[in-house]
Amino acid sequence: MPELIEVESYRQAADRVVGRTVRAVVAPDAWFLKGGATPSVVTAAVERRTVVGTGRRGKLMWLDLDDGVQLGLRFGMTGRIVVDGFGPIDALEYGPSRQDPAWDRFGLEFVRGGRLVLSDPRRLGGVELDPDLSRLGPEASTVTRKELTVALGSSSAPLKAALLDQSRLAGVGNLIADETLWRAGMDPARPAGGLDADDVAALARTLRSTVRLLTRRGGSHTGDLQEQRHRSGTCPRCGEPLERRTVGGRTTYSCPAEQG
DNA sequence: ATTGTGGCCTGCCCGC
DNA sequence: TGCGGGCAGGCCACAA
Repeated sequence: MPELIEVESYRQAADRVVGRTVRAVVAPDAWFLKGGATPSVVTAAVERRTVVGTGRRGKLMWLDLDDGVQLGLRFGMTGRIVVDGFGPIDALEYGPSRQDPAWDRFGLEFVRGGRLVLSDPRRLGGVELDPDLSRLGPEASTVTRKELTVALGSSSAPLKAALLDQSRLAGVGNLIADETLWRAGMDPARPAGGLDADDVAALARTLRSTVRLLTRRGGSHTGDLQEQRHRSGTCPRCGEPLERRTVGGRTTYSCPAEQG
């Protein structure tokens, strides 16, 4: 699913449309528009505007328009971006591998040709004008020890739940969370606020290095733990059967021997 | 305020 | 072969 790694590749793909002027907004699915927006409102705000830049924080990306409006794009679990017919990612983990125009939930057509399309079979993503960036925590791929200390605070919530909370830390989804905690040797269910300073520093380092590694390998689904994410999976390091449970409301795999 | 839960959405896979 | 239930998880509303 699109975690920050995939969304960053979407943002880079969207860089192709910087400098282009929007000829038409295609919004066939009003439900996909969030924050009270309607097709006519989005059309009025975006048509005839020129894209002057792109940005991303966590799993949210946006297009900067020349009137200062930001067009926010969210991808949920199965959302993909296609620019001029090409998508940086062909098939998402847990998503269908085929294409279907019926899944095009939103699009921009440009004056001199070309288009940007958001395809999302399960409709868990969305489009929003001027998304509230202040609701997002610091970017996970570059998180510092100090930022993570603040993010975890003295919370009694499970450590994994804190990592998944986009207002604490932006960009981590279920797969990066499990892979990172496995690499750090930390129990996903331990209280987030229970880490000492050394633990927090180690976790911040592991977060950054895990995102870097998975980016190099090609996505959030390329972790070592991922191939054992099934009911009879074993720890890739020690061979112990993995534990499968729900933590933070999400299916969680961990090694009971190494992540105590 | 913080934490936990359920529901949204729908394609796909498994077992009957 | 067709069918139905369960599953996947990002995000949000809501409850305690």
